[in-house]
This record gives sequence, C-alpha cells and structure tokens, in this order.
Amino acid sequence: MKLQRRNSKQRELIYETIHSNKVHPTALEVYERLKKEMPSLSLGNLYRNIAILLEEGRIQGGEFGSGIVRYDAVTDSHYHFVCERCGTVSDFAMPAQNRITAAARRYSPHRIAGHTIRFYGVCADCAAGEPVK
Amino acid sequence: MKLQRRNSKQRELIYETIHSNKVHPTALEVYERLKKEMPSLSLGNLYRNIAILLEEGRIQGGEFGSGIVRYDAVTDSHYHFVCERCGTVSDFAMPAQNRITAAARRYSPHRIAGHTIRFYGVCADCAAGEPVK
DNA sequence: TTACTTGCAAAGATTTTGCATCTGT
DNA sequence: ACAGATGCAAAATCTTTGCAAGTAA
Repeated sequence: MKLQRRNSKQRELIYETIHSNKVHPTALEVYERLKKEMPSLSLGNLYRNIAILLEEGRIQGGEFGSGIVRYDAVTDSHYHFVCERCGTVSDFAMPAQNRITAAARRYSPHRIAGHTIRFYGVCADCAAGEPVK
Repeated sequence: MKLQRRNSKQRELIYETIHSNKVHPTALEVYERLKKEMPSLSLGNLYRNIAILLEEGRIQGGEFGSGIVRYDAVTDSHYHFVCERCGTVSDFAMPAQNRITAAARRYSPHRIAGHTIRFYGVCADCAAGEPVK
C-alpha cells in the first residue's frame, strides 16, 4: 500500500528553496541556505525529503559535470545550459523539440518516452570577461 | 608547464575496459572488472587515471539518474538512451542534430558550443518482459 | 637520473540508515 | 492513537590525497 504523506514544514521549505533558486542548487547548498531560517533542520532529513520530492516528481536531479547532483524544481519540460567555464547551470527557454523524440523512435528498438537536451558552451557573463567564479 | 605523460599499463587497461564496455561502467565496475587481470590495481590509481583520461578527452563521464558517474569512451559524438526500468545506458545511433545547436543560439545570450541529448523510456529487453533487474 | 606512476592507507565528501522522539491527522 | 516525519549520530559509499617505492624515457 502507498505511503500517506502529511504536511511537513521542512519539506515545503526545501521545495521552496529549490523552486526559487535559479542556480540549481546541490543538496548541501540547499542545506546551507535553510540552516538560517530553520537551524534545527538535519542533513539526513534533507536528503530524505529530497528523495520524496524526486519520487513525487516535484523536483528533478541531474549531474552537470561536477560530479555532484543538482536539483531543479519541475515546472514544465525545459532544457539546460551548462557553462563550461564557471559551471553554472541555467534553464533554457527553447520550446521542446517534440520532433526529436519522434525521429529517435526510428533509430531505436526501445520504447522512447522523451528526451532532455543539455547545451554547453560559455555563458554570457564569462564571455564578457566576468570573474571566472 | 604541462605534465609529460608516459605509458602506463594500468591506464591503457582502464581505457580498454571502458572502451570495450557497452554498458557505460561506473568507476567501481571498472575496478571490479580489472581486479581479475590486474589484482594489484588500486582504487586510488583507478580514479587518478580516470581523471587523466577525462582530461585528455579519451573518455567522458555522465550521471544517468543513479547519482553515480558512468564512463564512456569517446569515439565520436553520440546520444544516449537510459532505460527507466533497469537503468542501463546505451549509445544511440542517431546522427547528431546540428541544427539543434544552431536553433538554440537564437534563444540564448550564451556562447553555445554544442549539445547532448539523452533519451529515456523503457528498453527493448524490459519491454519484452525481461527480468526487471 | 628525472619526473611521472603506483599501491596503500588515511582522509574527505556526499548520502543513507537506525532509532527514539515528535507531530499531523 | 497511529503512521509518517524529524534530529542525531553512526555507517555506508564514493572519491581524493599524502607518501614512499616503483618505473618509463
């Protein structure tokens, strides 16, 4: 039988922090940020709630070259851009290319449900000579 | 000044293992596999050599949902397919969609160098009712 | 020889878990 | 009250590093 979720201040704060954060924070970054407004929050509980949010599909996780997983509130499908110089990850406002999934089905024996695209290069700030970090 | 690399049996074995492995192994999987033919290999050295191979661009790393980095020998650019049921990662024989990078440039202020696409769904084996694990 | 490599062990960093306690419903 | 949630600390995983010894060039 399925687990009955109940309201949790911690979980909502965690979600809000990820949701309102443009930079796709790591678990520890979320923890640092939340420590201020909820000093009692434990790391173990943070990870537990991140797992729940992932399972519920409210957030998604991804690794973008650093080896550490970064989280992203799921609003609608979108792509990502990763700066190879400073490592920042940003959302990409390009509409989903549904034709790509359709095209892919012609090349594969697998049952393809969808796709994600990650663009990489140098972000505008870095290109403008901004501080590398 | 740049480091002068020299031949290393270990490094080549590690590369070969990743190169000849269709399943995009994790570092520990490479280690397990190599333990047989080179019992003296140490984990620390494995990681060191993986870092070197990455730096040299001979392999690439990526996380595909499990949170653990998987490695892939770089031959030419290609996409990936990730089975959401059994977690296997396979190469995708679809030609690179260069137009996607071109289209993306119109949506972004960043300097876009390229892209990667990851398709997801259920692999042929799982779809055929194969054992889930 | 010189400088890169290696194995080993210790240390780091990140994530997961057991358990007693607390809390939403 | 009951079942899920929390904090804490210990443990498990995965990765990095220091160091003395080994080895390609």
